[in-house]
Amino acid sequence: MNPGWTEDRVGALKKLWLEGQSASQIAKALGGGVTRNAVIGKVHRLGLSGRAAPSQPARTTFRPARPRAAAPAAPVQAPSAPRRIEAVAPRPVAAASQTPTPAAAPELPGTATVLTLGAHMCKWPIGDPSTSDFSFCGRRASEGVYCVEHARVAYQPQVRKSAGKDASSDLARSLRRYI
DNA sequence: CCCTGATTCGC
DNA sequence: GCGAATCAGG
Repeated sequence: MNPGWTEDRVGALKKLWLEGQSASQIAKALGGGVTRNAVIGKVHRLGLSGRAAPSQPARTTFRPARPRAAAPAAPVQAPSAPRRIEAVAPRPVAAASQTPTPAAAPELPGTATVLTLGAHMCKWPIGDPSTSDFSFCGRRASEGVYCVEHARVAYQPQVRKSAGKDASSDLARSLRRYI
């Protein structure tokens, strides 16, 4: 069947993992002889657990331990103490009063979230939409849904086609500024 | 319910 | 060392 973790397979595992493939995808790629759990287990044993952009930021809550199924012989006694360890969440105390008004449009870019983004606030995206720190510019929208600054970027009339030169560099550079 | 990675622990 | 079971979360 599967020859265990040969150097070949480990190499493929490393490569695919570092490429950003998910554990299940890697498991398939290795020929189905392994499960995604096996892949993950191996990944951890190899010491490469953290990747550039895991789909999930990983577990934040502390989990005590897992009793794992089936105590083979559980006699009648042992009432089992009601122990339950739990990390106490500090409870950040959300806002003294209710959320003020979204109308108070911040002038600092990137402070508006999807929840606080008002009708006339700049909807220029800040950051990676797949992460939790994603936000919007939020400044006063003047040109369409964007503020003046971002409107310039969003509504770039046309990239002048220059012969032979890299026409995208201008756009790329200007975009880079705002990402 | 699908998926993701993380962790524990019997083997 | 291995990986199933289980977990927490998107």
